Amino acid sequence: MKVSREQVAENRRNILAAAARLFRERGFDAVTLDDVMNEANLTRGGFYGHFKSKSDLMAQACAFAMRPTEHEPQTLLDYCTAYLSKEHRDNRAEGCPVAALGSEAVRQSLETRHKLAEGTKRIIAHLSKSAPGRTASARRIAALASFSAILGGLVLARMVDDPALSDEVLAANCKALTNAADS
Amino acid sequence: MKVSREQVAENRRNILAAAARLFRERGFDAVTLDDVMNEANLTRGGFYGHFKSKSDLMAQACAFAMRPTEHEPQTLLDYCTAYLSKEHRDNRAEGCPVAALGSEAVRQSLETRHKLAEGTKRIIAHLSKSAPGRTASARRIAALASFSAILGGLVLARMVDDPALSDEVLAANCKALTNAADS
DNA sequence: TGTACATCAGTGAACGCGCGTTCACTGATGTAC
DNA sequence: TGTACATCAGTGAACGCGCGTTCACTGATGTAC
Repeated sequence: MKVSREQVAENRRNILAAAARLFRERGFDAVTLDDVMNEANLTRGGFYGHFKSKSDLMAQACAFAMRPTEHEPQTLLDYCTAYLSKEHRDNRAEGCPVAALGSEAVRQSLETRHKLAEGTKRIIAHLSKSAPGRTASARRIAALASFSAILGGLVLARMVDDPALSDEVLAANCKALTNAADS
Repeated sequence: MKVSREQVAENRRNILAAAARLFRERGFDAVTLDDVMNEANLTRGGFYGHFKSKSDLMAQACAFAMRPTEHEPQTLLDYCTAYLSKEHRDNRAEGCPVAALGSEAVRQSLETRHKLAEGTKRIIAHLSKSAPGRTASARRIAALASFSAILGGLVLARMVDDPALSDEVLAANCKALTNAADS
């Protein structure tokens, strides 16, 4: 049955939100369109009214997941501390898409990679403002290096099967950050 | 037809080597057993004589890919420089499995994660020897943080669709490393 | 050392399941008068 | 404002393909004598 224009827009948002959560939690390949549509309280057939293909959904969902949030930490140090928290490590579904999907995204469509890259550029530009350094160039380098460091730290902390090592990885990265800030 | 014991061992090694290459290049899900067996010059049916399942192969292939190589750089700085090179970025198939498969490995079997974690522990222990710091604990923290940093840098450099940004990410991480070494 | 035969690694066809995608149909929406 | 009807978002069954896994068979290996 036809639905109102508002309902159409809300359905589309629900599909995107469900896809953004599920992709981050289970990875692109392991999530089926059925999974996404069920989570959005719709049925399979309706999908193609909203998106061209699953690959199209991946790109759109990445853009959705990368959109700025209201409570985004303002300073580089706050951002890194929150990024390296156990809460973030244990909540892939709502965390950074680059950490959740980074090594898979490499093999996805250019659109998907582009959406993730755009979001990353925005974050880097934002973090550059509060990064240490006398010149803009030095601050940008610091922001790029810091983002790389916390990204790798989070990926590693999630990957290892040993909880003690996982905690140690987070702690070591936090320590290195504050050391760098002091010097 | 039956083959000699030596041939059996060589076939197994060939399957592992093919899988280790293909998984890193295309990801776990996108590689089929047909792909692997063809690359090893065997046919599909023979697979189950060597491995219990595809999931078993993933774990074994990760262990294979993580085994120490002959030309492994000795010092932390050499290791990081090689890790952040464009050659490494552009050669996923023979590069670090953690960078190639890190965010996917999170969702794979405990065996797979364990093999990757074991290899990572070995590398961390190795890098700790040449890491800066007066105490063993400080050196270990430095090694963990450095490995996280180059891992994240490589994942990011591979992910972004903009070649200039990709190069910039590698360069920024190299710069940050040498800065840290100087201080 | 030579021969007979049991073993078993590898073959390739077949199976069954799941997933992306398509499509005829339904019925509420929203427009034209 | 009220009514008739064309539109079209969503439904759910169906399709087809690909993949992991199984299995009866083959023929070279390697052991027993």
